[in-house]
Amino acid sequence: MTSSFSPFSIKDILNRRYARGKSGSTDAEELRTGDASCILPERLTPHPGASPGSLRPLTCKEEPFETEVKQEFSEKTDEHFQSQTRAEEEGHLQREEACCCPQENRQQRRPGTKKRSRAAFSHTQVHELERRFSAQRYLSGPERADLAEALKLTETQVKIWFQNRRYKTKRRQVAAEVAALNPKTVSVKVLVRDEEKQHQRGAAVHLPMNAPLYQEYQYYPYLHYYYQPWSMGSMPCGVML
DNA sequence: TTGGTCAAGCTGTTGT
DNA sequence: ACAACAGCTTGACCAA
Repeated sequence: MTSSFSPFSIKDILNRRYARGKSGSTDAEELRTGDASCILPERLTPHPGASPGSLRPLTCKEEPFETEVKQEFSEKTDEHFQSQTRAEEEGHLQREEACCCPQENRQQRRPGTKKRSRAAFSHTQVHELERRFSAQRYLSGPERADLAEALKLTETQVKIWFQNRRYKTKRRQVAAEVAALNPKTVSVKVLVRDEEKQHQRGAAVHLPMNAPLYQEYQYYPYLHYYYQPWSMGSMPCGVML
């Protein structure tokens, strides 16, 4: 059967993934076996000298999707890495508890206010998550379990990370498109002044928000359905008037 | 102090 | 009923 793989279909993405997983090893397996040279295997080894000070990983630079991982990790130094890998050394276990307890020692919490935990994933964990995300934006259950085990995270953490990552990608893409579409000046005067002609020359009517933002947003194929009445023919804004 | 980032929480929707 | 999702918010943390 000829494969009609579509990046728009979650099912296709997962099927494609599984097809590969059956014939070869999964990323998680590669991680465990150390067979994945492409994922910086040297960094999978816990660093004995890692400082227990900071749990927070390096901030991910929010680059366009295709390049961000490469750029981020090619620019990081071993020095950075050493200070960021404590979680690996400690197996990144009990994240929920561990991530907040050290802070409790530094900061007194108001009685009655429950401190919310916020795990900070290690450099390697984020790297592998990003790498996996670049390959596939949705994980199946087994894939998620595999990845979680390999990264010493919970499945929930992996699931939430992918959710947040998809949403972050979407936000940035939408923002970028809005920025590209949004004119510097917005003319609305002609819409409210009856005594003037509605279509004066030079009185441009901009409707930036009904622009087909979904167009290049490959993760939400159903947006086409929702936006259909306004998006026929991928019209630029204003054309519908 | 403030604003950005991010993991996690919350709510509603969808599919099985 | 349950799980996974999107969308959005919250709270912790950090840097400027």
